[in-house]
Amino acid sequence: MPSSTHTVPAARVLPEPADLPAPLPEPAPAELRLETVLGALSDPLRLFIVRKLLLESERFDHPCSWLGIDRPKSSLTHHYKALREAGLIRQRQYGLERRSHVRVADLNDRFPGLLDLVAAWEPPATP
Amino acid sequence: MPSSTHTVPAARVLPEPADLPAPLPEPAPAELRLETVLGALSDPLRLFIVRKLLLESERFDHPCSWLGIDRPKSSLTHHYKALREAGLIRQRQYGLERRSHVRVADLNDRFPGLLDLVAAWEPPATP
DNA sequence: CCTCCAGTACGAGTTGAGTCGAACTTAGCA
DNA sequence: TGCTAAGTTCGACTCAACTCGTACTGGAGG
Repeated sequence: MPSSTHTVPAARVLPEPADLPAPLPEPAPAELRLETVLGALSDPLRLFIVRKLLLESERFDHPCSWLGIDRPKSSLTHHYKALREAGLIRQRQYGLERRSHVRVADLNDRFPGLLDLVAAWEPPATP
Repeated sequence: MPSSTHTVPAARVLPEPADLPAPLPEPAPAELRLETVLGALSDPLRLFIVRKLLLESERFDHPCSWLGIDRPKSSLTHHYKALREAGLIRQRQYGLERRSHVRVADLNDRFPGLLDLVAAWEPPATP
């Protein structure tokens, strides 16, 4: 069992103040499809996004601009939407900002070990 | 290892000695890229191929026709080549047949847990 | 030699995804 | 009221990938 030692923090989810904005439309945990999730992660930029959200910010939602990716906003919107529709991230609207975090609990439950692979990934260069 | 408790018909044992045909060109273990591997597995047909090779025949090579997939030969060649170039399978030429098996050791070493996800996958329908 | 067969190679058609500019929407704030 | 900024939406372009028919190669067996 290679993925028995999880380096990814399990559901260290934030103490939700319960007045959070509702998440944007996303697939339910039972609807997550492995081939869709893998396809979403096959893009290096999206893999970078998920890994950064996973490693550096499990506790907080972060706006799209937080990642510091030098791409047009419309490109980032495209990738965030792809990640959300694949079920990898959850997005909430905070005023003008749309903050995202990885659905760690759902993904660990449905695809155990997957996030460990993402966390262990080494980006080839600066995307 | 998902198929460690797997009984295999002894009649289909291949000549194991060191006079195996050389594998077709494939990436070295250190060259395996997670995003490439995930992209190769994001196609349902390829995911089906890898899973079937993994679950039903990890010890033996199998010709392309063994899977019983109802697709044109040129399509199958396309997907087998994609899997080989991504580093997921190894292919050897036996006379007219080209037999394939999953690179279990390499993949478990480089991406531990990945093949468990493949083995646990449930295909949506008949591809 | 010739035929058969597994699989490849090549090319065309089609689709889908990534990239991005430009215009738009909306919240916060002066 | 109007400005600013975060992010979306739309459309267009490019390019890669999937599909598949057809022609081809190369070994096995007559």
